[in-house]
Amino acid sequence: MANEKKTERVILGLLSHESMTGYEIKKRLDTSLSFFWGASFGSIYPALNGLERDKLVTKEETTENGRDKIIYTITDQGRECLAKWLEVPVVKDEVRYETLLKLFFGAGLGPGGARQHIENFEAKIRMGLPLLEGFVQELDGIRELEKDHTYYMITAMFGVKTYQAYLEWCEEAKEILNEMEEK
Amino acid sequence: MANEKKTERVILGLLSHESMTGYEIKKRLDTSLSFFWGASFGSIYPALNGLERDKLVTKEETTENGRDKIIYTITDQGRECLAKWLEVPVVKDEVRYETLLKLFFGAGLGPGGARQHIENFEAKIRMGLPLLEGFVQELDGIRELEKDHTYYMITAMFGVKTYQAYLEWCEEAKEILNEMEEK
DNA sequence: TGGCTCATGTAATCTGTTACATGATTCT
DNA sequence: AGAATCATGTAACAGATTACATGAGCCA
Repeated sequence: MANEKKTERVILGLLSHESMTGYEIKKRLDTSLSFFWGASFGSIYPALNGLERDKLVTKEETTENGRDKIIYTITDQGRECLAKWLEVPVVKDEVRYETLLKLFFGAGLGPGGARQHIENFEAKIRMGLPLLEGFVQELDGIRELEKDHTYYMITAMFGVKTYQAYLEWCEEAKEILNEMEEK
Repeated sequence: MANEKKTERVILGLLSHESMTGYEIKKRLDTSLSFFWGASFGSIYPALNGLERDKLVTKEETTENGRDKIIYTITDQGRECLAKWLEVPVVKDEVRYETLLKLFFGAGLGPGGARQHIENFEAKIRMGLPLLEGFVQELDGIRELEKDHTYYMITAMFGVKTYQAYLEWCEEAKEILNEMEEK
């Protein structure tokens, strides 16, 4: 039951789009997927070994521009395995907003401290939003070409929607804290 | 650096509001905090022991209605420790939306399968939203009485905002999938 | 009587991060 | 020359879940 191996699934999913090295997988996770998933090198490389052991991917060692690379490619068995997993209904999406936690206990901080956490959060979201908006625009333009793009776009849209909601909440929350201080 | 012990912090925070048993802490996490944090019994009870060992909480064994309970109370040292942690800026909020993951690889599912994941997600959100709206209303009514309530309300507002955004996204996403199928 | 909720806890296991180690290439 | 990036990997450790174990009271 505890045999989900989600990192392996994500990697398998990414490799179903195109063959990649572990390093490239990490980059992908840190950019396109960063707003809803993440993984460290310390989990990616062992996961790739596990996938190869189970014959879900194959590895090919090459050298490009004098750099050693290991390019992983999904196998038919890997595609089957991925397809099966994709069909399994999601049990739960996990979120852990430390910011909300600190705000929930905000009485221990006072309005000033609480506002700092909100502004800190807001700054990160403001940074990420243009990127997500860029993805959506870009993908919307090319989605006639490949159906994959439509699915990427839908997820990016999720990011935009939620980030916008976050920002609206930041304004409202700060407003409430201001009113609180004035009294 | 890896010494964050977040579960202990959450518990400490909850106990800063009022003394509780481990079981009650779990219930609190499963209701008021469930949309941004979670923890299992298997992490709560050991965390309580750790907090007691470090003298951040005290335990009191009692019997209520013939039921044995262990009520935990935060100490002054515990409050100090919590206050220090509250001031530390949040590094990152973590999210792991398995739903988005499966949608991202949605080409392997087709529009029908993708729609199922969205509807599954939507159903959960629709269930949770009225609860959150209830919290906000309730807290808004009593927030003059205790300043704590304002902070709870702000977090509940976050839940409402994001859940509403989720639902809007669900509609848009389904619309796009419909268009895709018609072609 | 049987099933649910209350109540606490442990052990096995899994999964992941952090920090370290190594070394080449590319940019400034 | 030095810093940053490309590229792969491991070991120690942290943190958490799941499943199990136990037992009492409450409700139908």
